Amino acid sequence: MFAVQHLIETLVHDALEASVASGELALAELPEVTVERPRDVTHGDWATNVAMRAAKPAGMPPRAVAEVIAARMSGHADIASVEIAGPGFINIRLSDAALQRVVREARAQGTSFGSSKLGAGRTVQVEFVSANPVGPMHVGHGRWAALGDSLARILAHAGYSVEREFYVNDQGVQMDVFAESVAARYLELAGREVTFPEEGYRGAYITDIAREIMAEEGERWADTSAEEREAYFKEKAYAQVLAHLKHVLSGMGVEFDVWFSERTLHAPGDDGGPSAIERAIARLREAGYIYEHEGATWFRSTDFGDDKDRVLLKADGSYTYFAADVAYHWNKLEERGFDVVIDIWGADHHGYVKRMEAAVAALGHPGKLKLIIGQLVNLFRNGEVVRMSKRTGEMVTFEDLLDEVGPDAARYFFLRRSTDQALDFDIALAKEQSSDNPVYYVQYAHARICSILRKAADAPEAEDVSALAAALVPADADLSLLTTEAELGLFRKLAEFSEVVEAAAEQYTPHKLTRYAEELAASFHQFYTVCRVVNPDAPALTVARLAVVDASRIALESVLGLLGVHAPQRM
RNA sequence: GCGCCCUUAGCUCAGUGGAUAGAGCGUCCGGCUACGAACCGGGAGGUCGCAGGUUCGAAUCCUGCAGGGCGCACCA
Repeated sequence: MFAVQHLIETLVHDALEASVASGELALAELPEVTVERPRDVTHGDWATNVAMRAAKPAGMPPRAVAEVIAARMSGHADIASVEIAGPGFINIRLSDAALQRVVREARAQGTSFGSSKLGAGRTVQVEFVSANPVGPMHVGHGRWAALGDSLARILAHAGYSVEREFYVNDQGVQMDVFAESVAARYLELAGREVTFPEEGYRGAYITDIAREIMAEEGERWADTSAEEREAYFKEKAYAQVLAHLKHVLSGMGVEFDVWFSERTLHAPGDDGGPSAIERAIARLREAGYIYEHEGATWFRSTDFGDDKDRVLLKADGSYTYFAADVAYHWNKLEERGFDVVIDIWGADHHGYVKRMEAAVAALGHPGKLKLIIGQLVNLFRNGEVVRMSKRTGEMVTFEDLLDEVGPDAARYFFLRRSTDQALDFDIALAKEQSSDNPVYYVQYAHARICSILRKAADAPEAEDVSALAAALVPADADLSLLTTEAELGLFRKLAEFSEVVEAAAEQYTPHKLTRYAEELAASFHQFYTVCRVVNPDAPALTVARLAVVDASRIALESVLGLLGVHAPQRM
C-alpha cells in the first residue's frame, strides 16, 4: 500500500532540497517536513507549514519561501494543484488519477488494504488482561482485552510481527487465599464447622467450584490435612478458572499466543541452575543496582527516576511480586528478544510504571518497554451507575456484559474512547439497535454495500459478495467517470485508511480506527444517497460506481477486522 | 503531602504547535413511486476549567491554581 502521506512528504522534501541546491533558498539545514490534513476541505488534501518554519533561517518572508517550493512541486501526475495560502501554508490537492489508484489498489489488495511496512517486520509482544486466575474478570478486563487484541491486529497490519500474551499469576498469596476459600466452602458443603478466611474470596463462584469438586470426588478431601487439601484444590480450582477466562475471552474473539506461567520464573532453570528470578537479580547485581539492607535485597530504581528503591527479595526469604515481574521482562526482552514489549495495565497499577521502566533500563533495554495505562470503566444502565462491591463479590462481570450486549457492541464501545480517558459504558445504549449505536451505523454501511452488489449481480441469495464484485467489475474499470463531490469525497476517505492505521499503530490508539470507521461509513452513505449505483441505462457508470462500492466494502471489512468487529453481509 | 490521568457544545467524546475548534446523540426544519430510511441534507448550540508564560501562531508545550478519577507496601 502506498501511503499518500509519505508521497507528499517526499515531494515537499525533494522540492525543498532542490531549492536549496539551486541557491534559491539559503538554508544551512533543512527543516523537518511535516504534512497535515487541513480541517477545511477547501484548503486541499494536504498542507505543509514548512515554508513558515524555513522563513526565519532563510531570511525571507514565509510566502516567498512557499513560492519557491511550490514552483518545484507542480507538474507531478499525482498532484492537481499547489497553492499558497494564509500566512504561508502550501496547500496541495491530489489529482483524480491518484485518487482513482487508491480504489484500484483496494480492490487488488483485498484484506491487506491499508497495510503498511511501518513495522518492517520488527517483533512486538503485547501483554494484556493478565487477570489473576482466582475469579471472574471485571469489565475493565474487557476493555484491556479489546484494546490489546485490536492493537495487536493493527500492529500486524502495520507490518510488525506480533505476539499476544497473557501473564498468569499462578503463584503467591492470592492463589493461597483462593485455595483456602474453596477449601472452606467445600468443608461447609461437607457439613463441617469452618471459619471462612478473613481475606477470603466470597463470590458465589467459589462455592460453585467447591460444589463441583464435591460432585466429582465426594467428601474424600474433608478429612485430609489442610495442606494436602489446599494444595490439591489450588490446582483444581485454578485450572477451572483459567479455562473459564479463556472461554470468556474467546467469546469476544480474543485468542492469546502464549499463556505465560509465573511459576516458570520461580522454577529452576532448564539445566537445573538458577531460576529466572535469580538470574535477573544476578544481572542487576552485576550492573551494580543491587544492595542489601535490613535483611532484604533492594533494587536501586531511584537511579532511573523512581521515587524510592524497591525490594526484590524480602527479609523472610520470599520474592516480591515485582521481582517476578523483573524476571518476566528480562525473559521477554533478553531471552525471547522482542524488539518492542507492550504492557497494558489498568490505571490502578500506574504506580508501578516507574519501577518497571527502571528495571528494564537497568537490564540494558531502555525504551523497549511501552506501558499503556488504561483508565477504568464505569458501568451505567440507562444513565444510572451500576454499583459493585468487591467485598461481597457482587459485581457485573465481563462475562455478564458480553452476554448482555454481545461481542461486537462490547468491543466497539471499549475501543471507541481514547485509552487515557475513563470509559462510561452504558449497557442499555450498547444493546440498543438504533442509530444511537455507532457500531450498527458502520455495520449497516457494509450490509448495504453487500445488498447493492447482490442487486447488481441479480443474485439476491448470494453469500460471497466478493466473488460477485470480481465478476461484475474488471480491475481496469474506467473510474474517470466518477467526478461528483460525493464520489471524490469517498475516494479521499479511502485514501486515508493507510495513514490512519499507521497513526493508530505508532500511537497505540485503536480508537482512531473507530472514528475512521464512522467517517468512512458516513462518506459511503452520502455517496449512496446522491449516486444511483445500479443503472441499466448507463452500464459504464454502473461499473465504475460498483468499483468504488466494492473498494468501500473492502475498506469497511478491513477496518472492522482491525477492531475485531464482525462485518455482516445482512442484518 | 507526593505522583499519574482527566476537564472541549445540553449529554457522550474527537482534535498530529497552525487557517473559521469538530462528530454522534438530543433539539428545530427538510428528504423515500428506483440499489437496504438502521440512511441523507440543513439550522441553533463553545469565555476549549481558571490565570500567567513560551512564539510568527497555543485546546495542544511550560508554570501555578481549582475540580474529578486513580495510586503512593519487605501486598498482589
